[in-house]
Amino acid sequence: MDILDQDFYNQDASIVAKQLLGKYLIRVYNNNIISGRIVETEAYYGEQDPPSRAYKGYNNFAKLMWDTPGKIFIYMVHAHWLLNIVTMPIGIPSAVLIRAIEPLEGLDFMEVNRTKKGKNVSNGPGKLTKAMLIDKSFDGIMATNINGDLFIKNSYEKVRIKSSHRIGVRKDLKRKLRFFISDNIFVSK
DNA sequence: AGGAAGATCTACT
DNA sequence: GTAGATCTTCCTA
Repeated sequence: MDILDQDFYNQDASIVAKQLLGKYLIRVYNNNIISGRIVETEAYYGEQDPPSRAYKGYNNFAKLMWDTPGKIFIYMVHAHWLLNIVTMPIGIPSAVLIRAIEPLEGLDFMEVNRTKKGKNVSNGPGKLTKAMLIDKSFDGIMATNINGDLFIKNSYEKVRIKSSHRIGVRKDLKRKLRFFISDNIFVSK
């Protein structure tokens, strides 16, 4: 199983968001593998996209969104770290938010981190980061490094994709930019 | 110093 | 299922 490379992320954010569904998010922690299948994502753009961190133009907080595709971009909302992957060519701000995963390996570990069981382990953007011990220290590293502590592997699985408006945003665009695998219990809500 | 932020938890009906 | 409280950073004034 191969890794997703920089070219994969160097595409429109909504395309990457859709194609990330069914792929594997891998976290290495003290030589242990914690992994999950990505089941829900959202795409965020730049100046034209009100809920985006890049909406108000280039700023220190969101500068990674202008950076190299494939970089991990972490920020905090309401006391939760959210995991994003930068997309599109350098200079064009955009990113994909990973909103939910289905645990594959290391479920025990995740349950301990979350002090929850079942779908509540990882059915939300703040939940999966807590389950996998992902925090600001990963901000700015590449998700394409198979020797790193956090990366995304390819999969050739065909998944049934559904879309909806993004969750929790004040002003959404007309386009539907949330994507999820239909009938998966780890999709949030 | 204040407020906003793309969320989550708990405690109810 | 919904309502309201509350978790923590970073930006702007």
